[in-house]
Amino acid sequence: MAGIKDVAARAGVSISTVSYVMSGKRSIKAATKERVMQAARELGYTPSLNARTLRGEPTKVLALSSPIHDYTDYSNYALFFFALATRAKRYGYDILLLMHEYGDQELTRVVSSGMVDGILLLDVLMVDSRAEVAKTLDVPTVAVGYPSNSDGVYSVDLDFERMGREVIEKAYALGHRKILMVGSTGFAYEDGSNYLVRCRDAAVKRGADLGVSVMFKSSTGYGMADVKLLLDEAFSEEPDLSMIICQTNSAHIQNLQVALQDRGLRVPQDISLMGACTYGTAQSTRPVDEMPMQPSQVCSRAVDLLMEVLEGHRRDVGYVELMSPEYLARGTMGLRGN
Amino acid sequence: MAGIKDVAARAGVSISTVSYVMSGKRSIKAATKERVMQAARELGYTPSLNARTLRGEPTKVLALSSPIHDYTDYSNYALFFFALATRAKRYGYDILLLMHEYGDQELTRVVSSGMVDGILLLDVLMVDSRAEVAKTLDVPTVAVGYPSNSDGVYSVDLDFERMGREVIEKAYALGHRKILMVGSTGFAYEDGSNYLVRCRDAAVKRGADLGVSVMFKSSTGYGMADVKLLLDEAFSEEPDLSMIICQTNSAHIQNLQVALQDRGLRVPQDISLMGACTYGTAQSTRPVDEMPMQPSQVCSRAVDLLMEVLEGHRRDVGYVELMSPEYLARGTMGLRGN
DNA sequence: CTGAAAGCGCTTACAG
DNA sequence: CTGAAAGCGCTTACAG
Repeated sequence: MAGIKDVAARAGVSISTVSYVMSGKRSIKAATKERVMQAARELGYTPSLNARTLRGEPTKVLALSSPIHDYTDYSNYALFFFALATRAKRYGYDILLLMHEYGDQELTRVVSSGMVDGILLLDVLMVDSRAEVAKTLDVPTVAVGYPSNSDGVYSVDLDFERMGREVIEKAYALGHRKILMVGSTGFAYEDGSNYLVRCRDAAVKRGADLGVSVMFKSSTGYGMADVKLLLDEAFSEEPDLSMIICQTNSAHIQNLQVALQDRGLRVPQDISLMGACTYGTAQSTRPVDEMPMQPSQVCSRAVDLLMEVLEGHRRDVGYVELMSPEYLARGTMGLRGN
Repeated sequence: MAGIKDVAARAGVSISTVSYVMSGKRSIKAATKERVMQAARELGYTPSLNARTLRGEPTKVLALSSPIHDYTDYSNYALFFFALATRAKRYGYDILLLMHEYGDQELTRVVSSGMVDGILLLDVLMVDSRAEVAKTLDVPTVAVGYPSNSDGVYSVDLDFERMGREVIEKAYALGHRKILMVGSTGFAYEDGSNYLVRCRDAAVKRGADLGVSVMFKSSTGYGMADVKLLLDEAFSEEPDLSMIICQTNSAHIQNLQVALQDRGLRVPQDISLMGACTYGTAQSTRPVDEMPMQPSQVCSRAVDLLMEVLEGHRRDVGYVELMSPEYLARGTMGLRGN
């Protein structure tokens, strides 16, 4: 590893001259400059980031806190990672990946040891302890998600409460009055996974306002057996269901469609079907109407916001920005049959 | 951010004493030690990693080079990330995520600026330029994959050539003589994605040896329309196909099963079906026989190997370790019908 | 136009 | 049992 001394020796100048040539912060005689550049090139010299950081310069690294819960849908994680990493790179930032169950100490560790300039939070809970920890840290935090204890962080997310309301309004307009909402698996709701809970609760509340009954059932699994069992239970409790909303994924919805067919129910003539909080079903054999997560848009905005803060353009911690959800029609929502 | 000076002042000792208390490299009088610990706790002191690194200590960070190609199957990336991050953490290492199209400069940059102690390569090509770059860098590289220019790196992977051979041997034993192999989408094969190519080529070669015809077709997409078109072409070229091998994913295989059913073909009575290089279809409506990638096992071993190198226990760059693939039976492989 | 030197926050050989 | 000081590789105010 060539250091600044090596370059200086080779070019026959002082180390400060090398430094100034590299940074361009001082005008250097063309000839000298050229000698230095040449030496640096020959030695493959890159200034040590650690030495720079020690002097107080930014590390140009962002911590990405990605909790892993039993209900985490790995298959979609990469979309967020990619969106975040790509956007961050545009600003010259790298991503330090923290995959953990509960990330409080992890965050404290990487910040207090000076490894990162800022923090991105993924998979936020309704009450997220990381948002508390963030208050004690001296780098800004942007949550990709909207915790209710949002006062110590910046938050960017889709407006999942609005999504919940709009799903029900759509259903109502089509004449549906008895709706089944199929939730994700595991302890997502008990833990308080923020978007699932917000969307569900807003849907249930809007249903109550409009006189639409919304029966919620979380999934025990996405396999065929789980799906059938859930449908058996739901229809025995409420035989007049005319619509199903899924907060699940492509594979589950696929299975659900087969299970409905097995029951002799046609979509959308006999029963309407849509996804909410899904990650896209367009690739599926039978895509469904959906209001998807929009990782790319949300993540880009999250990084942009963090940059605004890091560049000193804003200091309004607690700021929350909610983006509008989108409705994608695929023909699986219809008027209530009879 | 409290520094070592603050702690020293608060405890009324010199900074070297604080350092020795933190590291435990010198015996300190119990009372002094306690005062220092107390002060450190009160100030929330964590030694600066940058200062340490500057003195030549390891950064405890590993670079993870994750190329993004047009054919990259995002949905499975997270599995590798998670397996790698989890294993690395066990050794106290964090992961610096590099998501890029071609990562040569990225690797040079993070290494020469002193950000990482080692490198992990994902999604390796048959001839991977990153393996060339690795030779010029002074930290070790472990490829999760097996490039043919493996002399500058350590390689860990499933034995995909063996997988290709075993798939054909299995088919042969069941009487199949005309086989369709459905490949991944995009430029995966042109680019030379190492495992896809190795598995396919070994299968074709073994087929030639045994007198089994293996027709290979890469996918134009995983949607229903693509699948049907591919089947139309394949059957018109070879009406006697009795088996299909898929180097694709769950969603594609799902669609394929529907398409076969539409053609009036039963699995496995009329046609046998299996996946190779897949990421698991157990969750699917109709799981298939498969020889899957095994991210968790391969990634764990890759990290272990990198640690062996970093700890100085081995210095045999170019070492290649291939793990045995596994066969998972789900009842979609049968004797050739007639 | 360029250089000598202080200092960032640590660790560790040297001294007592 | 503990402290003063050198040095890791940089940047930048100070000097010429």
